[in-house]
Amino acid sequence: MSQQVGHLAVPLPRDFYARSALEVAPRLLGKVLCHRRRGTVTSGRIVEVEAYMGADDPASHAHRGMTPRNRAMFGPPGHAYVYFTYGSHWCMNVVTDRQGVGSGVLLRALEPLEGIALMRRRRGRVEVRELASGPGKLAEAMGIDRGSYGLDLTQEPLWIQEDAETGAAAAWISTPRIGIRLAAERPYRFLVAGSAFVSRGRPAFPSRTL
DNA sequence: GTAGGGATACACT
DNA sequence: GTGTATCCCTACT
Repeated sequence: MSQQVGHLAVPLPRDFYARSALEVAPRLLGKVLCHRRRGTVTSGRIVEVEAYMGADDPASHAHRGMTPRNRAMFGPPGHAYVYFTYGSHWCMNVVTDRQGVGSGVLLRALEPLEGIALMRRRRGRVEVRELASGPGKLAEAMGIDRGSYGLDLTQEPLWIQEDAETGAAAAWISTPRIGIRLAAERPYRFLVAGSAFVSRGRPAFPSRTL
């Protein structure tokens, strides 16, 4: 509860994001997403992500080229692409690769670390495990919405940093992406093996998932 | 399993 | 301009 992890902002450098979404995605696992709003920091360990490629990925918003909505995806790496969907939910992506490619990584689930009381206020009275166990829940718990569109993740108020505690890279597994029809067979979803905080309820283990 | 919600993109006048 | 199919979801039954 009294952790100080997110208060000392040491954001990952832009280089981290300036490569393929398939390289960035697994490397985001175990990193910590932080958001400071009105002086209060909420943060959580990233435990589930999905890679979305550019023009050659039919499931990506970037597939049919740049539009007013997906503009940020085609901008420089290390920025936030936030979109609204299903009439009620915000989802956050991290822009990857070179400017103009239009690829990114969807943040799908966090293990809450700091600001859990605030996350609860935003989400309603739910189990910690369910505060951010899905892309819409994650955005709601972290206070991410249209105001976060295009923010530079290498600085406050929204950034990603190393986990001061675990440090080491997390063991991960990959599975097909969720909630898409096209290119559904591609194993572009990455999870921290055995994490209880991923979406779809159950912890996933390599033996049962692959 | 499915209701709900609203923005978006694209086909058409 | 209008019509409508779709959507990287969640919460509920």
